Amino acid sequence: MTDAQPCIPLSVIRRLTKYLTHVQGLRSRGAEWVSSRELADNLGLTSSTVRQDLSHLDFCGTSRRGYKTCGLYAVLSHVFGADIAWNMVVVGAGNLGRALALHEEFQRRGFHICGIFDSDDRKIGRKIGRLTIQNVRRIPTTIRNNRIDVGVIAVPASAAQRVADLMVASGIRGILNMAQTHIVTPKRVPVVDVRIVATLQELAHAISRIKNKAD
Amino acid sequence: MTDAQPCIPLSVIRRLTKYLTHVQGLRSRGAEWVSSRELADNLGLTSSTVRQDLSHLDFCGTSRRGYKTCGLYAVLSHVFGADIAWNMVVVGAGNLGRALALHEEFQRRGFHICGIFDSDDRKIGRKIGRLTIQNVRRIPTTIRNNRIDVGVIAVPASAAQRVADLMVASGIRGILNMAQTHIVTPKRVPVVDVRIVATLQELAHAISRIKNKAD
DNA sequence: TAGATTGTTAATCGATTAACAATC
DNA sequence: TAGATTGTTAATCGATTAACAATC
Repeated sequence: MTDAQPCIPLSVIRRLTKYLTHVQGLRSRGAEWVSSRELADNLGLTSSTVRQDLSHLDFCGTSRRGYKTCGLYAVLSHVFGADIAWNMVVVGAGNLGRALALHEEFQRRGFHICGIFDSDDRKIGRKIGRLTIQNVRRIPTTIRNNRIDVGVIAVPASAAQRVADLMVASGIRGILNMAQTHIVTPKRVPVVDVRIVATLQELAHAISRIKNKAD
Repeated sequence: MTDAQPCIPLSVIRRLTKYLTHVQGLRSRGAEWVSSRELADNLGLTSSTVRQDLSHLDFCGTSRRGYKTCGLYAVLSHVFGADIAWNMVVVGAGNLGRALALHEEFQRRGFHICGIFDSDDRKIGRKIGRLTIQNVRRIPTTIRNNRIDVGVIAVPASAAQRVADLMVASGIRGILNMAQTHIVTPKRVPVVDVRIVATLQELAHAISRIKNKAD
């Protein structure tokens, strides 16, 4: 089986995740059809953008009706591997690492956390939900033996690159970086960043601009 | 005092947060100067982009030397209100809400969490760090009396819009949305999203594409 | 001085929007 | 049928990159 769409632009991919979430909700509420206009209105986009985006998929809408929610859901799920089980490890058992390990949303979406690690001896051995915090030295064997796909970096910025290097050397396939720093990997290992503080700063900037207008 | 730069594009703003973090690190390591090339190499950009971005700031570099780290840090801090204290409340005392309330990085960057709320009676009254979980009914008075700037939404998607409406009605200035859904607000109240699951899905897609190449 | 790096202009590239024929 | 909505093309818009004169 080959994918009909060899390369979907990243800007489109990011919106496709929104469609996936929204269509999942529509389906659970029993909606059979959805139009590009409805999707656009609910997600703050234009209907033109939605149609343009969906045209990248191996899936067609119907004139005068829109898109079948079940078909759209299926094809979007496939694009994002939501029909696959992904194995993850979390490195860093601080507040963020703990929250991720306990967050049920991940399990529900097919992302399974198989291990959590820390370098602090006082934390090693403690339990977080059903998981036991392990020594970071055990990362390589865990990644290799359990066919781990994704490594989550939830350590301070100063340790992030070292952890990434270790993950890469151990055969990780992709990295989710929650540390406030840029990480370098070989091209074969994609990295995505979740930058919470940066997002807050972006918000602070936006708020300041509003204020300035009012002055 | 007026800002010389009336409007910096969002794409630039997002990179400016990266420069801010990196320059902060450089300064703490005692570096006095940084060039556009050095910034670019460390953050995965081109030097052209860096110079273009920094030209939006009320700050000039020096030929043959680059940019003074202390000046660059000062002007970037100002753009993102890092020199201001921001007051926040967190709504939702689940794993994510707890993690945010305990995360020290926020305090350090000037984002102070002044309250945490939940609608679950069993959680109300419990402590998270120095904060006590309060009933969501107390959100409006808290926002008003404590001059809260930012509301963090850490509730399930189904409750997110309702919480946002309440925050807006109570005079919040901006919203950080951690829920997996699109939120609508009046234009005067900016919203930024932290979409962790969507980011993971983006990563899953990227990994799948690599795999396909190898096949 | 010679040479490295900025700031800026112009060129390229990509993303979004508008428009409309095709269609059910 | 009439009319709503898709899929797609072309136009617009914005972002990135290349190039280079100015400069210290």
